[in-house]
Amino acid sequence: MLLSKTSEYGIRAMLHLAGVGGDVYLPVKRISKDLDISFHFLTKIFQQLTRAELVDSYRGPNGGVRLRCEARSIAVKDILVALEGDDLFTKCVLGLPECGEGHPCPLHEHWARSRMQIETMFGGKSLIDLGAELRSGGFRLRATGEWTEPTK
Amino acid sequence: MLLSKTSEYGIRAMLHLAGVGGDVYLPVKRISKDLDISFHFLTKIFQQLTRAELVDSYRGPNGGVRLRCEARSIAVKDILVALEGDDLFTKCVLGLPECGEGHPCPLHEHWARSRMQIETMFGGKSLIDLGAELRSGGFRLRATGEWTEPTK
DNA sequence: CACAAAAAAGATATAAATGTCTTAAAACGG
DNA sequence: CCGTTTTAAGACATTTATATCTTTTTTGTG
Repeated sequence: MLLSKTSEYGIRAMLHLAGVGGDVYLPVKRISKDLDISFHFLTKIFQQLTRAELVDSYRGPNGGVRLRCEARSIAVKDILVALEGDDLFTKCVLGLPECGEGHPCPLHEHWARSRMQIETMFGGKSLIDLGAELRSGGFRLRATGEWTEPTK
Repeated sequence: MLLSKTSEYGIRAMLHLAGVGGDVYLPVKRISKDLDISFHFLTKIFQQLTRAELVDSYRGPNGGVRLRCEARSIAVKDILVALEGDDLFTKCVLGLPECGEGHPCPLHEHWARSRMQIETMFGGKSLIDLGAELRSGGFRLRATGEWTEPTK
């Protein structure tokens, strides 16, 4: 599989936040229900995203998480890097430590191109853009069942 | 990480076989030493590749594994599919089960392009071609240390 | 202040990937 | 037939990823 569950969940949750928009704090509980993701697991993921300063969190009633102002223009790539590091965008596809121009693996050149394309694809659109597309409809962030508009 | 250790090792080992070329059986022990990969783990991987009919195996003295004649023109993609299935080339990048034209995730369209590019990159070159490039020098399949030409 | 809501943090459980070890079966060479 | 080489197969150990549960801390409200 390309991405870990952590990344899949993290990206879906962040896109969900971007889709909801606004400055309101959304409880993780709510997000976990909206997207059908394990609440406790999602909590851990948001703790990472909070430490990475991609989201603000607030405790207590009316608390929750929201996209950090300074991070509204981030891309999916930034979520990935926060959750898993940048291995996908830097490392040799065959796992060879010093793979590079000097000692390339047989796939080095080919993979370099693919990698760049992947980086562009994950880095090309901002969460704002993706959130807007999400609101415009036709897109989906959960497995099955109909969409329930968050109440707050 | 993009690929599992199983895939990394499997691809490296298969490229090694392609680089050696010929009809000779190469013992897994030898390959594991050449590439610095755990012997027992590599054995398991070759058992999968044998069952997938990508390699022939032969027991006893002068035994080992070799590329199957019919599979000389396969690509790295075929190794990947044999070892991990085709999820990487078919599944939604966010893990959504019914992601498609009808109910696309926000990344569906973008990922479809990347995925195709990745498929082309893993499917573009045959093991024969890659083996020839390997023999022509300048390429590397192990982490460090100098290359030791297999004696048989 | 007491209570409830919510994130943070820690502990634990389960499953999957990775790695190692042992035994069995096949093939060959004396 | 016996010993060696090798793959095949199975058992086991370790680590990492995934998932769940409990406790603590913060915050708002009555």
